[in-house]
Amino acid sequence: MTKDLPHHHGDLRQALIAAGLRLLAEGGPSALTLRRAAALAGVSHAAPAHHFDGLKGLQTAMAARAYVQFTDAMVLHRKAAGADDFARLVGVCDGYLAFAMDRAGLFHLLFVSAEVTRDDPQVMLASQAAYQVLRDACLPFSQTGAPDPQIETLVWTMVHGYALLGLNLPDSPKRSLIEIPPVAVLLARILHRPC
Amino acid sequence: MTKDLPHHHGDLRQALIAAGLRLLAEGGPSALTLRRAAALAGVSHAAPAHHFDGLKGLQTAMAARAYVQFTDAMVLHRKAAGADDFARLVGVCDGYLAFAMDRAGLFHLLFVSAEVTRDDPQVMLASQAAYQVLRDACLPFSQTGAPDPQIETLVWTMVHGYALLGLNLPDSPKRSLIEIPPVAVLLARILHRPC
DNA sequence: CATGGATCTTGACACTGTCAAGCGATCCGC
DNA sequence: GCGGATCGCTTGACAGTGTCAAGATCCATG
Repeated sequence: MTKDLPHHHGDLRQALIAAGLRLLAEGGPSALTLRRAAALAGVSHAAPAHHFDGLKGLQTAMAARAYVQFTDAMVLHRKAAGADDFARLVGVCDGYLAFAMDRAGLFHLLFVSAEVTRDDPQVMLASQAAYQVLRDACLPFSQTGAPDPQIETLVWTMVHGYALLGLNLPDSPKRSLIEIPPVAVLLARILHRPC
Repeated sequence: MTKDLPHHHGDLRQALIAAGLRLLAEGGPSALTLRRAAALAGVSHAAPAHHFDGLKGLQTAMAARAYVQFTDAMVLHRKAAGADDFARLVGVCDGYLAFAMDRAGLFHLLFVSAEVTRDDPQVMLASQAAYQVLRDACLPFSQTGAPDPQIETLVWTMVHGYALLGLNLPDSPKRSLIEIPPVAVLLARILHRPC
């Protein structure tokens, strides 16, 4: 009459994060629920409370993990872009936009959801690492050699707005309003480059 | 034994929208609830279903109304900015950012919330009117005299990203990462102006 | 072996959106 | 004038949700 499952799950915290990420990926933000995550991890509905501070805590932990995937996406696209400085920056931005499009649920978690404690130490660390990729890609375009806040902020806000307005989506409704230039063209203009 | 209130509310739809806007302004997105809006309008919890397609419908109607306030904010700041073309564009962007900061709940509704049907005819109309203010302010900077999609998209994405990253907030946590330039400086750079 | 703490379950509560059924008032055709 | 028909709203119910309290179970430590 012994249960198959031991009472201890072993690593329930990680299992819940994984379950949450899966729910988010498969069903969007509204599918992510504490009770569903618990069920998917094979545990009772109140178990998560012992590992996270409510749903907000779970999503915060998920965000910290998602940030490294976000960073990876930017690095990956940068590597595929070659050695030229401008091509590398375009690659980083492409990674930014590809992540926003392909993993919209995670992107929503990182930058949109109000259910994330953004001053969480883990989240701050992971987000700064992501931001550093973008900063590094901007550095070659500084006149002084030192990091240029203007360029960084301009590139950052532009690509972020681009993603959140959905301009990277192939079927963006904005296309009826305006011919949307690719992000590389906008970058060239920011950096005073001949296009 | 007659009730004070007539059975017909008169204009329940508008009353519910007003109640929703009030809830959103006072308690943030999580305070906006169909049942609470109904209670605030003095009707039963199921009454809204006869006027809106669920909570999503109410928020969509609220968004349509909020867009005109958004447009007003941009126009107001533009008027206060004087006659110079560049000052007018900065004014429009300041209005954009002021709205995002002062009425964060409405801004969230317009651009963030997944609970808004963005291809709703009313919403599309109102949003295009808002966008037109920004387009018009960009027009003087086109080389050709015709609207320039590059400039428009660049300004739009930049100011939008600026708002959503919270860089307009006086206590933005991003300030620990970077010295954040004011939006006017970024605009000057986009438009190839001497700052 | 006993004790205690960590881990998880069970059960309950208030709240949410949504649906079905019914009541009341207004309106339209006759 | 008047009898359905229809619209507006209420009542009641249901499945979900997050969260809390109390208890059961397992593991480590004395």
